[in-house]
Amino acid sequence: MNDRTADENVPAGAESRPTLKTIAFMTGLGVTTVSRALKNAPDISADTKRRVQLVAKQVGYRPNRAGVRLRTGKTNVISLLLNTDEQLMGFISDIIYGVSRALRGTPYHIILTPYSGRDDPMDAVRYVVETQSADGIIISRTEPQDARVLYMLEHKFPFATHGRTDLGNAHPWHDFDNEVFAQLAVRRLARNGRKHLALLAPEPKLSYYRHMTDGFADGIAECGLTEIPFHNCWVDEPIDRIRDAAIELFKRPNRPDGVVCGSGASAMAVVNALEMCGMSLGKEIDVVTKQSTPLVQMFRPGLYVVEEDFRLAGRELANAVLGQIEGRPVSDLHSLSVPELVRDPTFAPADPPHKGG
Amino acid sequence: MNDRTADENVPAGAESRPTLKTIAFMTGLGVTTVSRALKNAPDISADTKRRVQLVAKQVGYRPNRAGVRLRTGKTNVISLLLNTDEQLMGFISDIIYGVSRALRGTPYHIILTPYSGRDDPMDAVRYVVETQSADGIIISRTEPQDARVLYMLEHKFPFATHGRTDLGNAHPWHDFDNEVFAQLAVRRLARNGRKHLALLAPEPKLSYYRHMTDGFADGIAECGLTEIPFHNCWVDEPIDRIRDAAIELFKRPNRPDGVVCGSGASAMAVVNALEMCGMSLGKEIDVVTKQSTPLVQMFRPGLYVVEEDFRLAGRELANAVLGQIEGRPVSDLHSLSVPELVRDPTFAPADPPHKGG
DNA sequence: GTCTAAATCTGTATCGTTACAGCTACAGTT
DNA sequence: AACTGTAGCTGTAACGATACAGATTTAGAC
Repeated sequence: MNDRTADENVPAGAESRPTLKTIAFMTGLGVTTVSRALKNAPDISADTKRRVQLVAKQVGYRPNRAGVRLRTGKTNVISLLLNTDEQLMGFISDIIYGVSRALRGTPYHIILTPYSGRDDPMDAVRYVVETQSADGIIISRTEPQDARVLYMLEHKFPFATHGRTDLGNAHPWHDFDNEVFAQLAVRRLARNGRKHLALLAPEPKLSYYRHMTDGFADGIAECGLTEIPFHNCWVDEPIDRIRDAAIELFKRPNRPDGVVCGSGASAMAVVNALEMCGMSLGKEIDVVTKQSTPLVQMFRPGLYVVEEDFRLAGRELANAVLGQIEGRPVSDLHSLSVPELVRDPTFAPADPPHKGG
Repeated sequence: MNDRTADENVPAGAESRPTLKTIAFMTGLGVTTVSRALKNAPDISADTKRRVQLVAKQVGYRPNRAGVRLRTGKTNVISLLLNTDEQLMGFISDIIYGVSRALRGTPYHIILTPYSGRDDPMDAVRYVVETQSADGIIISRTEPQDARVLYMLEHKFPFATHGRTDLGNAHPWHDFDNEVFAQLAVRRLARNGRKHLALLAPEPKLSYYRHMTDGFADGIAECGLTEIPFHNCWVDEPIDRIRDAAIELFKRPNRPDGVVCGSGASAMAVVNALEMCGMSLGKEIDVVTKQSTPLVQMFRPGLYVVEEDFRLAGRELANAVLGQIEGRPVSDLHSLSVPELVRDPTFAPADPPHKGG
């Protein structure tokens, strides 16, 4: 299938994809010169560069990725590590789009490296690092002492995390400020006169569990409220599981009159549950949640929502890894999204601006 | 960063990744022999093969993808073409998971090739085909006379489509039977005594527009109902746009008493709209929709839903491309998902089994 | 006129793999 | 003894790109 007939080093007909050799032949220059001219090397005359670049453009030259990769080790690939077990993965597509948006116009491709929760998540990272199948990695579901992060730091492999770690700014990251989110949420409920609040938090091993519970606790203390524990259930669990757990919660004698939900989908399950228990939103209870699509707000007019923009997260993460690959200082490669409470467009009365607590 | 110090051809310390050369050195064989032994070539003795394979396993040998790709042209990559403009892309992540599931255990990687609706979708296909950046392509949003399909057929490039084309079985595809879906939906509404039905269909240029409208029309005729036109709006549009269009619809004097929605998210918008118009689900009107997560059913207990499994679609699509790459006959590479009406778990009375019309 | 330096260009080796065309050794045939 | 066949192994040359160490030309210095 390979190995042509008898062309020695003279590209004959307009056959397959042009290579450096093609351009070298057309311009009468050496392959090396062409290579260097195309990357604007200083030891090539401006004239030659123009000529080579013109011809390259004309014939539609594109460097062969395998060739570059073999010779230089540069893959021009960013790997997105995905846990394929998560139930409510809608937002992953938004991250993907954000990443691809940031990578548009660069030579980078996005490759997906999925892992199942049954596997060790480390395997996926190790695979990419060991086989050098990418120049950088983006991970999510970050943990405070994330083994993947330690591994990549140790191997000096470029990466960015969605969510922070206990290592602070030692590596690039993007995060949504879940502490502020939870605090805003509690304040909103307090303003509605709610006293007994429950929090549907993420899985405790994840970094943002701490952020969210801290913000929640602060809000509770600040407003003089009490917390109703809701600790047998997390936002990433299957939707029916959450609903069932919420039904349990609402059947307890000390049921909450306000709930803060860490994700849009889980909020839907919670609302579903409370209605099945004969309560109704805005009456016996209020719910505040995050949303990443307007769907959540449409679910029930009485829901209070805070927008979390995952496309933005994707863009930030991509730029962060690229930044590290390019060797920019790590201190430039962090970003934190600050949440804002969105007024319910159809139901809730407008809040007076800038009045907290 | 490359070009080691002075090892000639003797791999010295336990440095970087083992290559064929490493194994050749360790076994005392030639590089060619090692290569052939690892792929079970017939001209290598069984003894040698065992020995080589053992050593390869011991040192954790993995072929260098760039080397293979450069020499053979085989990329071991499947490219997933994505339109990044779509609004409700939740299901894309399910397709991705399905694909990655099917590719687990194979040497294939998934690479994403996004395109914006503003670009020509052909550009993305052409890019992959011309630069040979993948061994196969999966596309969605298939059209009856899809230019991408014609192009890939012409270039004999392996691919599979999510949705069918007018070319019938000339290429691998997977599809959900939207005709049956619409027909089931209409029958369900007819059984509830609904007479005036509207259909929220996909964008007319897409293949499944025809399927869905045909099924709908058949159902209407079969049950002796009338169609209320709802043609200024499609399922892929922004969620608020759909809601506004639905509000228009419900304000018309001849408003429908039943709606069939081509997607879960659009159904939420429609229900939102009808409630804003003072109607209520199950009373003045019934709605049937597809759902790909249990969320939709949770949205309103009165909704009738049909499950569409996008993970399955992903698996089928991946297997279809792989099949074509392996040269299996195209006739084996088609699959159609048959929809089933799911009874509402909480609200709707159980239907007597096997009673259509 | 010789020498040096700078500016420009080029050949060779190499990354890891595989296709191809041998090569070697030994057994069997005549 | 000479020949053929075959099983089993191997060297060489690519694939396309780039690092590196020259090569060539020209201008300028003395």
